[in-house]
Amino acid sequence: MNLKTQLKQPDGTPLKTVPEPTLKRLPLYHRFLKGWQAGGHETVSCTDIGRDLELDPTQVRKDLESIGAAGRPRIGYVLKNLIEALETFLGWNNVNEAFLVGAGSMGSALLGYRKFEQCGLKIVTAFDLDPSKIGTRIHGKHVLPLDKLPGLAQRMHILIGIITVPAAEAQGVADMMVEGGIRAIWNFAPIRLQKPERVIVHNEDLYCSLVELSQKLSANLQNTPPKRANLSRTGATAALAI
Amino acid sequence: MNLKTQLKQPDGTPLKTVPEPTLKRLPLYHRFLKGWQAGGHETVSCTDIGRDLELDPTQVRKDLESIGAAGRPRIGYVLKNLIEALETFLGWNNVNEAFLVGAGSMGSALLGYRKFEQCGLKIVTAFDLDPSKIGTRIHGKHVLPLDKLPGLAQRMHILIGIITVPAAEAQGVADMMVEGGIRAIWNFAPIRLQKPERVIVHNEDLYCSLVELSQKLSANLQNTPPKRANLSRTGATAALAI
DNA sequence: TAGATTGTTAATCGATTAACAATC
DNA sequence: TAGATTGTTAATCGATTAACAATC
Repeated sequence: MNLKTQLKQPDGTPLKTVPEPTLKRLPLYHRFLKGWQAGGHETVSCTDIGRDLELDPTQVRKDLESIGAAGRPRIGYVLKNLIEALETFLGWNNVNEAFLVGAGSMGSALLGYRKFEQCGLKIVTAFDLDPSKIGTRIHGKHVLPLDKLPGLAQRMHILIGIITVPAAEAQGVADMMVEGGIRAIWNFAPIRLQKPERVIVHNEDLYCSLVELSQKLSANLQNTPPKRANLSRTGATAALAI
Repeated sequence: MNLKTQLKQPDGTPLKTVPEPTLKRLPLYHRFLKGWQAGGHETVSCTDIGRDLELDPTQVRKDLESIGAAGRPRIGYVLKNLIEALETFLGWNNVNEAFLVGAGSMGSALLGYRKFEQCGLKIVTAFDLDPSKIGTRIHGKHVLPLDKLPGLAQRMHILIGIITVPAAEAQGVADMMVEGGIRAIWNFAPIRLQKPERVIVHNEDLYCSLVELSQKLSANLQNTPPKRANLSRTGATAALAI
């Protein structure tokens, strides 16, 4: 009933507190809805969403309710409004500027992700220690010497830092980010960073992710073993012959 | 009591079914333990682990119990054994070979992650469509034309495929992987892949991850606003002056 | 012995799922 | 009207946390 008002703080700012599992599903909803929209639809039901994403429709409904979206029985949700509600909730309307440190392959990859800007993240500059990289541009972004970071971050009020350096250097970089007033670190280095309480770290740990993959694979192989019979015998000696 | 036997299947194969949250913590334990070992310790307690990782010691104990590790009251766990138990459970002793498709920046980054091999993943070959890339080597790995993938995957019994191509091309690549008998796909493209049931997909979706980061940041900013007073005024005009 | 830590069971907490009335 | 879908409350499920005996 007065749920929508509960979602606002006294000053009208949306109070963004959804359960973490819900939060992780919201971008998936957004992506599906964009495709659904491209398909010419004007409304969408939780059943539609759940069918595609293999989720319980009730769960979808709860998630949508939690961001304050309202639908109509029998009809569903107005697609345009729902997409907008999602984008508003996710903060994709106002863009945060970010600094990236580590202009290697991973750094370059992230600098090239154009759609980050549609998701509220604009990487404005890269930093590195390697003199051969400093002064160049990657995907149009300048590569500056690392020691400029703290000063520039302060002056430009940068809140987000992205770390794509090797593990050994990550802590030093994090310290410089903290010094520059950065409040959130997206850490691609496989290491736990020390940091003051006011700074949050979001680890993108591919090694942990790999563990999940491997585990899913073994579980899957146990359930449905490979059609080995013919293959594993006839092809055995070819295994190393690239 | 007979917990350890419950962890085995009739044929002695370990039955790897731990809760997903537990699974995600295991690699963190491993990393901490390696550091703890480097510090000269020979045993470790759940208290030690929990202190460092900011986890409830009871939770750590349950997690370790779930992989069949046993400790001794007052002493803790023998570090060497515990690390080995983790590595065994995570399957890091036997390596899976993988094919990677998409020799761009992200692909190059992954090809350069040497430690994957210590985590049971060996990327043996890369594939691409770009003639200028085909025939080259990246981090020592050959880049082959994409159309060779299905045949080679079959002959080499490759089970894991990694997709680092743009979203538009990802489905086509996935289809070729499936054709080659690949059973697990690590998908870095921001798109949901269609696939037969016997194949598992593990999505590495940086856009979803970015949402988590942004949300943590806003929550954090609401709790502890920036020390703006002096900075945001004196430095305001410098914001765009790189 | 005293105290820290394991092993294990019970209580709590939170998310998912089920149920069902309201409504278009 | 009938039937699909929303909105909402209750039941279930599973993970985390608390409690405590066993033990070194």
